[in-house]
Amino acid sequence: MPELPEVETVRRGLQPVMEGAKIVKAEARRADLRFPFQPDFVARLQGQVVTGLGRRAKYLMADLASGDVLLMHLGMSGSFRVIKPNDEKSPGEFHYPRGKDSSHDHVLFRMSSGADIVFNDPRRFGYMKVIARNALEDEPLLRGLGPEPLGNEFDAAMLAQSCAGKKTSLKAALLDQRVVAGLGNIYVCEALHRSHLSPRRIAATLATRKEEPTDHAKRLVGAIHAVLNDAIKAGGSSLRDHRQTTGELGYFQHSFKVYDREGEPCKTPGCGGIVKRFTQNGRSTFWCPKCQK
DNA sequence: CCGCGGGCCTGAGAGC
DNA sequence: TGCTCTCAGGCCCGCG
Repeated sequence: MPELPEVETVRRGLQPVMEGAKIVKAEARRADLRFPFQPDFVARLQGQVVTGLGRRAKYLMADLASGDVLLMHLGMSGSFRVIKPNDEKSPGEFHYPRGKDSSHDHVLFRMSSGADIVFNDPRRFGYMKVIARNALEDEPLLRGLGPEPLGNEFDAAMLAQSCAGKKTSLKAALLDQRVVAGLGNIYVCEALHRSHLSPRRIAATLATRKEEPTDHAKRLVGAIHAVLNDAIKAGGSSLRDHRQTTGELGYFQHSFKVYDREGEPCKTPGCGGIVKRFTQNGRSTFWCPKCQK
């Protein structure tokens, strides 16, 4: 599922039941997700109070009173479900109401707030890892991540600078988490469309010879801000796996202008073009050749 | 160093 | 109905 808006939606759903609550019981129901769980994974979580729940790029980060941080990534198909205190369950074991794909419920947390939190991930590209907060900057998973696209330091000058000298396509550059951290295939397609820039454009063309931000870079940054904020407001995009923590679908997929709309009319007012699809770096790109140059 | 393609997994949908 | 094939929101790794 998860690009930045989906992960942020999940964070906002988990925050009320995690922050300030203790992880009374934790359970990993298999030996691995994308990677094997650490041998002390459960031990470092149980009994810990979650002092804060943050997000960095597509990672959720739960701060623990012990000084550890629980890093969580949803991969392609991960989702969290919150089961409220009054739902059916017993104190000792996880007897929560099972969904039909409960065989993919891999990690369970029982919180002192009374809620159970269930992590489900059919494809198991997701992962969790506990690390010491004072070792965050050495963490390989986080090292090299570029700026937060909704953060203050991400602006046209910085984007143009990061793209300077890049011979790859603008599409590939925006998917590179070292350039900007949190975009994925959907929101890159949508941001390029909103800024009327072709996904085939060479990334370096965003930078001028003077290395100053061009109008193109400004347009692109504005489009990235807008599409991410709109998608967060909509609870993310649900194509197949993404759910809000309540189980509700996100609904930003209804606002896609190009993604998954091959052969349909471009939604840019007055454009009249047809959305096309082609493959770049092994992934589908959706765009309108008429209004994206 | 850079850019690209393969691979990791399972499930949904299309086509036969 | 059921089989086979393709494709999917991410990211790491190895190759040239």
